[in-house]
Amino acid sequence: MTLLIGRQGDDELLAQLRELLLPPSPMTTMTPVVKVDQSGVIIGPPASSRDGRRRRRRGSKRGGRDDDSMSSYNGEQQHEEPPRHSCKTRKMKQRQKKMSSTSSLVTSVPDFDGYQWRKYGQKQIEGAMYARSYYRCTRSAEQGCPAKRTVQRNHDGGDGDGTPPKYTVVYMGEHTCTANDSMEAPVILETAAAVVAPVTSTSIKRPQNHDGTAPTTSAGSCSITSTSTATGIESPAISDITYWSSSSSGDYAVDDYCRLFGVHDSWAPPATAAASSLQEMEDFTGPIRSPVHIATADGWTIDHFLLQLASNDQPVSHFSF
DNA sequence: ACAATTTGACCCCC
DNA sequence: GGGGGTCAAATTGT
Repeated sequence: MTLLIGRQGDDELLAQLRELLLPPSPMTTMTPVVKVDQSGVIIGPPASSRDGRRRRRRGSKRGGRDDDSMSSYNGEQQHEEPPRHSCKTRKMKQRQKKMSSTSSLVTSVPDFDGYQWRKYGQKQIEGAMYARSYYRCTRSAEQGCPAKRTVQRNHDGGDGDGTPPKYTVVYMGEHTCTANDSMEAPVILETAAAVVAPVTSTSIKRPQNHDGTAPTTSAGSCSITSTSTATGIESPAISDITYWSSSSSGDYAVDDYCRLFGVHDSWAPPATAAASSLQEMEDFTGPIRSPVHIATADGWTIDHFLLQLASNDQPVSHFSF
């Protein structure tokens, strides 16, 4: 597919770009993602699912904590704990159900999906080089949103070879949380936190490899900074753009976006929080705080960026997918 | 103090 | 029995 960017109307251009680059919503409004996951299983569009496992640890050294926020993540969980013997078959069905309602994508910036996630587990997967992280919607506790996702870094990329690391993100379940809580902002995440708080060099925590070599961070490599632009306006980093596969032909990753836009690894110094989280995202062994939509202070949006691309003599003139 | 993450144990399914 | 997913106390961060 090739999209030629001419000097058409901005609206039309933006519409095209949005359609190509900004899938509406990962879980609620996006078109179903059909993809083959790592195990070769065709993953269908997201459907309602619910992981209904509810049980008290048995023989754990830790005691139960019924008032814990996590314990009510499911909405149903506030109810009584069913006896183990009575819930077993139900759990089985629920697990099976869960597995049939997933969607996945490959991205370099797994954080960028427009939702807030809370990490509830991490596990080293057999045969996988990196641990898999488990997240659930932060609204799961308050609104019983069943949406979950797992993020796992792929083997290839990001190993110092200059390519950003890629992550396989698998979404399970649909978001039932209210839109204004999690999706009010556009899909584009403007980590441009940099804009929110101009960062001095002393506070920059640029993501870098543990060995201190050239950083190949997920977001850093895809930052769009003031590379630009004839206007002299410092555009914020659009560091988190997730491209959802919308066809069976393959996956579109963020670095594709960056490449297409002629974006280089010009890390825009983000605010410390964003930077640190991105850094920690590197290997998924540290805290991962989904940045979610951070509105830029100057109101910069992807629209502005795209408009600039269109209005200025940007090197990029077409997309090829 | 509160919230989020870490991490090892637990549970279920294959 | 082992792998994957989840729980929840402990830990860490704000």
